[in-house]
Amino acid sequence: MTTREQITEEAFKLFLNNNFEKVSISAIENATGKTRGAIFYFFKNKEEIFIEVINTYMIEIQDPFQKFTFDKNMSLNQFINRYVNGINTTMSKMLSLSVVNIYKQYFSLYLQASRIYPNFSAIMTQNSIKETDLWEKVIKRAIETKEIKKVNTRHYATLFRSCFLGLAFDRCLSYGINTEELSAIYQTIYSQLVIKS
Amino acid sequence: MTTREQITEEAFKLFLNNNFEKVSISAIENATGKTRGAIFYFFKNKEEIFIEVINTYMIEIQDPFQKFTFDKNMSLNQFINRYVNGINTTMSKMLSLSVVNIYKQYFSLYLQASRIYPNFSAIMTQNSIKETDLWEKVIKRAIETKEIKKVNTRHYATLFRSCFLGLAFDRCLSYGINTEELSAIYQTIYSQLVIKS
DNA sequence: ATATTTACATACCAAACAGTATAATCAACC
DNA sequence: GGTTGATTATACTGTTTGGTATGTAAATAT
Repeated sequence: MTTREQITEEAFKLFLNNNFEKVSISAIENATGKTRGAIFYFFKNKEEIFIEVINTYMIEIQDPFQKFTFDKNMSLNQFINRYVNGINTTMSKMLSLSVVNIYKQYFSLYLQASRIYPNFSAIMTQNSIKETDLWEKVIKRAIETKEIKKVNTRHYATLFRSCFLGLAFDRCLSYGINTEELSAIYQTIYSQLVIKS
Repeated sequence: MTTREQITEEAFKLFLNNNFEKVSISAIENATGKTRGAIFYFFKNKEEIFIEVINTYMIEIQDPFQKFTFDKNMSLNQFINRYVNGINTTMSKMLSLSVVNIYKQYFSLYLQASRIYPNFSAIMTQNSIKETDLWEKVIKRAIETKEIKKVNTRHYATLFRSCFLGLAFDRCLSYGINTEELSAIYQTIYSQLVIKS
C-alpha cells in the first residue's frame, strides 16, 4: 500500500469516529506512523485528505452497488434478496476496515461530507433517485408479469428504499441493524403484494 | 428571555449548522451579544452548553410527541393521520427557530449528541422502542377490530416507523421531505392492509 | 448603611492547531 | 560514485482555542 493510501485509510478511520475539526494532523501522523512532511507532501491541506477519504470510501465504493446488475428477468422477490445481500456485502467491506457501530459512523461521515465536500449533496441525490428508479422499474415489471398486485409503483419504490435507511438510522445508536430482520420485513411487505397462485 | 435561555438558543442554532468543535465560544459571544464572562457564569464549559441545548431542543421537545394521546378507540387510519400531523407540528416548531434544511441539521445534531451527551443513545433507543410499541398496539387493535388484515404486527410497526425516518434521511441533502408525499405513502401501505367493506 | 450575592465585562494564558520552510534520506540512473 | 528527483523528517510560526482570574456595577439582604 502506498503512503498516500495509508494516509487515506487511517484518516478514514479517524473521520468515522470524530468530527472533521477534531481529527488533527498529529492524530493522522500517529495513526500512520508518518510525519507532517509526508502528509503535506501528498495533500495540500486537511480538506484535501477529507475529499480523498470521501471519494474512496463513500463515492467509489457505492458505485458498484448502484450499478449492480439489473437482470431484466429478475422478479421483485429475487431483487429484494439481491438487495439485502448487497447491503450485507457492502457493510462487510466496511467492517473489515473499521470496528463497531458502522452505521452510526457512516451516517455521521455522510453528513460531515455534505458540509465539506463540494457537490456531495448533488451526487448523493442522484444516487438516491437512481436507486428509487431501479426499484420502480422492478416493481412495474412485477406488476406486468402478474407477480404482484397493481399498486402505486413510485410509493412502493420509495418505501422499499426508505425502509432500509430508516431502520438503519433508527438502530444506529443501539443494537444496530440485523440483516435477517431487514429481510423479514421486506418479505412481510412483499407477502401483502404477491399474487398467490 | 433570560441570558441563559438566550445563550442556549443561539448555541442551538450554531450547533445545528456546525460541528461541536467548530462552534467557538467567540461565536456564541457574537451571536448572543454577551461576553465570555456571562457565558462561563452560567455554564461550566462548552460541553455543558451543548448538554443544555440537547436537553431543551431534542429531548424535552420530543416528549410531548412521544406521549401524544393514544386514544383506545383510534383506528390505524386515524393514527396514521395523527402521526403525520404530529411530525408536521414538531417540525414547524423547529422551523420557527432555524432556517433551512432542518432535517439535515437535526440528524447532524442527533449524531453529534450521541458522541458528546452521555446516555443520549440510551434515551433515544428507549424512545424508538416506545414508539414502535405504540405502533404495534394500534396495529394489533386494528386487526382485532377487523379494520385490517392479519399481518406480522412487529414488522409493520417497524415499517411504519422506519419509513418516515428513512424518507427524511434520504431527502435531507436534497429537496427535503414533503408531508403530502409521506401521507400518501402511508396511505398506500394502509390500502394494502385495509379490509374493504 | 453596610455586606453580600448576582450578573455580567475585560484581559489574559497555556495549549493545540494547521500549515510552512528546510533539511535529511533514499532510490534510480548515468 | 556522484547527481537528481522523489519522499520523509524536523523544527518552527502565527493564530485560534477553551478556560481562568479579576474587576465591577447593580441588586438584594441584613
